[in-house]
Amino acid sequence: MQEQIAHILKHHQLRVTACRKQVIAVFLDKRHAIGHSELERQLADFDRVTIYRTLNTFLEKGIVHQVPDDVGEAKYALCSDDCDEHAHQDEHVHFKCLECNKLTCIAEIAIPNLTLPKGYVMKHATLLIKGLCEDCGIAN
Amino acid sequence: MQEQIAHILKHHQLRVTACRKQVIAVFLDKRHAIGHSELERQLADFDRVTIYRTLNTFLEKGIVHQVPDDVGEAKYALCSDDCDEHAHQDEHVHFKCLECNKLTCIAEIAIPNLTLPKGYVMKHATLLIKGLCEDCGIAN
DNA sequence: GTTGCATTTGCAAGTAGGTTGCAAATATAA
DNA sequence: TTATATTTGCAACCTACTTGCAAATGCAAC
Repeated sequence: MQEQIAHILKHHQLRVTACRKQVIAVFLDKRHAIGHSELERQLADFDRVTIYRTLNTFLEKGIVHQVPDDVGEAKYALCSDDCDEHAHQDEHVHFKCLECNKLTCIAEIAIPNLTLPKGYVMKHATLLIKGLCEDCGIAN
Repeated sequence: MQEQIAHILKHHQLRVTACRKQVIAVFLDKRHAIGHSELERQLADFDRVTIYRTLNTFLEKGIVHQVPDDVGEAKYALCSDDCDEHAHQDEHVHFKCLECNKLTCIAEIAIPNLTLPKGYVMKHATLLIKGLCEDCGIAN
């Protein structure tokens, strides 16, 4: 586990520090998208600013990608192995559960092709679906 | 024009006030989605807080709907006539131009049907496309 | 038109998310 | 082990947004 984490950091030309290791550990542990506030709760020993900078660094280097959400806070999820600072593979669907509020990536579903009105050029698309997740849907 | 604006307000059981009239006028004038900062610039006579409250009231009453954006600020656009506080008709595609940064609703395109993994229930979906708009696409 | 009352507004203050500058601490390469 | 470039913590700041309260205003009933 610690080996895996150190490898991720080195692979992206980053120094292996305590804060970075613990942030990655949280991402590996939880499987949903995570925002700054959740990290701050888990990682009480580190300064707010350090966590913000860690997230920005990871975003730049392609360790995490940003997940669209409609609350104020930015959310992030681990990228797949083949992402780096040059190319992201995050054109998949994101799902937010209205019951437990967890945001997850659904890698299985690609964003469908769309024909835009004349004159429009599409570069990128994000699709956020809201509803009930696996766990909460069964209960209802 | 002033008649039309007063009608919109009365139709939603709202008092006709100077601030509300001017906010609606801005929405009718610009055709893209608008955030608080743009309104504050146009409507220098009103307090920031009043503009925030006006936007929230309009959202509740179904005069505007929220448009997904990835910057910090919330953006809003006028609803179609048949929206009210009970039912919104905003399941259309939203487009953000990477050149001029304008956010617009593309009513012509509906969000395509998607099959979610087993156990997931879809209630609502928002699709944000980024690229070049009509005006900026031609130039490039 | 005047009055009465509920609604709306402006102001002051507060909260949350996020950034910047700088000096001290630390990871890594030599 | 040392030199240095990177990272961290702290203080301070910024923007987006909210809340409480008293003063102002819209509107309906007279």
